[in-house]
Amino acid sequence: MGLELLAGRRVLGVGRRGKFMIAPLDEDLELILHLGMTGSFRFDLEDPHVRAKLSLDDGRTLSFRDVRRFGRMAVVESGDYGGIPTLKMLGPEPLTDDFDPDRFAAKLKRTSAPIKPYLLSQRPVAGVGNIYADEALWLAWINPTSRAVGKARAHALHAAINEVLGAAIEREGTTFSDYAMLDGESGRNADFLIAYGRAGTPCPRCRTPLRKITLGGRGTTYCPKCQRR
DNA sequence: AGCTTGTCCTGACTGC
DNA sequence: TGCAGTCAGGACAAGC
Repeated sequence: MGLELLAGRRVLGVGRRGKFMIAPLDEDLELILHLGMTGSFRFDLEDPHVRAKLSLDDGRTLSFRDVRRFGRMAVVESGDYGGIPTLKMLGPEPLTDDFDPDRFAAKLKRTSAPIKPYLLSQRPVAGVGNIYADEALWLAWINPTSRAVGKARAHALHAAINEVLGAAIEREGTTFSDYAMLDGESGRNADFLIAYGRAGTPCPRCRTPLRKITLGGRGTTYCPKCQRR
């Protein structure tokens, strides 16, 4: 399976699972796209960081801009995700009935990893990255290093994930530098973040300065008082 | 099997 | 001003 299979294919639609875009193609193929950290698509964009161009049959070009080159693109047979392990093991979609509080709690009970890296694995729920993991854990009063999240706290975290993602989507996402809407407009959620990127500022609940640690190789900000272990 | 760590890459920012 | 060091929204491969 290679990208050369893309030439001449008809794009039947564009869907999404977690942070993966999935475009069904004719010939029972799928185009899988991941933006990585800094990827974006824009029509007819000319830019030094444009890494790929998809020529469409209406004459337009869809440019893939990807500064850090962490983005990925692949053509696979429909549903054949063996070469894309995170997609293969991807958890249920948040903000849908598939994301069930009891099943979520059962998964958290089964793992021995700290809760935050486990969330970032995409296995308990799809689509939660570093920003929203910090925000949801703060909202649910859960320490990011906790390896024992019981049922009640799992249910609180389930609700917090839906709340944090739902609010961010309403504000069209969180922009620091690269992330943008198709028209280039920034998302407005960055101004509403409570934990992520706000180490040293007072916790809105208890006024304790938020603390930053490294956990699973990722920057992690939390309140040492109301997210106590 | 699943957790943990290091790596991919460029750019922006900090501190000397 | 210049340069080295650090950090950044993600996923994967290779350790154990």
